[in-house]
Amino acid sequence: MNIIDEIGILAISTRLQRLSEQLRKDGAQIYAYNNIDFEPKWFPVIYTLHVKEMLSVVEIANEIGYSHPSTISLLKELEKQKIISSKKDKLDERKRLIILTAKGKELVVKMQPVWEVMSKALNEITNTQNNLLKAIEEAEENLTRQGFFQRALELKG
Amino acid sequence: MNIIDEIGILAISTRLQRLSEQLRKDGAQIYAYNNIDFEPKWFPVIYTLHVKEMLSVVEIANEIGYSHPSTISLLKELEKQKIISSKKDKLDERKRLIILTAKGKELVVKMQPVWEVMSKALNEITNTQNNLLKAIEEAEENLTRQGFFQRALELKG
DNA sequence: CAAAACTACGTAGTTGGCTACATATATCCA
DNA sequence: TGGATATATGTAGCCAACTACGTAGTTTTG
Repeated sequence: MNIIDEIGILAISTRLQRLSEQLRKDGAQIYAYNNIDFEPKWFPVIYTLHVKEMLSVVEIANEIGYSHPSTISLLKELEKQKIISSKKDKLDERKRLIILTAKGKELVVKMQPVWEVMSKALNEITNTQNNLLKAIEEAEENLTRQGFFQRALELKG
Repeated sequence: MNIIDEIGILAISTRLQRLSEQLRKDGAQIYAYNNIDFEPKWFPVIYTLHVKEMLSVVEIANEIGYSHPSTISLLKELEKQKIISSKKDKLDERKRLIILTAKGKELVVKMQPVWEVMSKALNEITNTQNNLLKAIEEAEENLTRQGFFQRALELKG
């Protein structure tokens, strides 16, 4: 039993990160094993474009919950892989509109069964007595109502 | 409502990381607000040393669940801050034994009330219908029994 | 309708974790 | 007991997120 497990709550940020990293790495392995040239971090962008078809850079960033510079670097990778393409918005010349290429759309089709298996496996792992996904959602909701910092302020009085 | 929230499980790694980052940042703000020169990432090391008094580098790494190089870089920072000090183990010259300095011990005392408030606030946030900390523990346990990759293999058949 | 404010995108540089590799010491076993 | 193996530490460099800042185009407003 290590200490971090004992003190729990104060190191929760550390533990969230550790778990995230573990799942990410295994996810990468699963794609590799299935001969799919795909990285877990691309999933949010690809899936978003699969559903919404065409979006600007900042719109994607908002959808996936990343900063826009992070999103730009993801998009660069995906463009290099020819999974997405982009063009300037004629109505608003500041915007760059992103869509999946034919290759990108094929990739989505190819990945569907893998995603299904991954979903099942992840559910096995996370759908326990305390459902991890729901716990995350509930925590996020609480944070939206009032942030960690604000709560600490009030508790201190 | 953004897409990542809808697809949930497949982006769980992303969401864990996002939540972790959010809590870490607010944590830093709380220390700053209380005029304590301390970073959230130092917590696991400091707390470990507070409890165990004297440990080697690798022992600390194991306790906090980090790789030893990451631990070394944390220790370097803490040594620079004069929060910890270290000496060679006379019985095993490979080892470097780490302890809290007087300043480090004072810091722990000073931080106790802040930690208490933080614990309470974190409990408000995470102790919902599905307790986040317990959900993490349960997921980690499941992963120990069988990894994500192995599960996906078996489900695929 | 021009100046101010705002929005979209991009680049540069930081951060906090990691793996891979190198070296020194300790332990084990033929 | 000395050569192979294992362990402890350290360095270098990678990676994927971030913030801060700059530029260009759009919208608002006095």
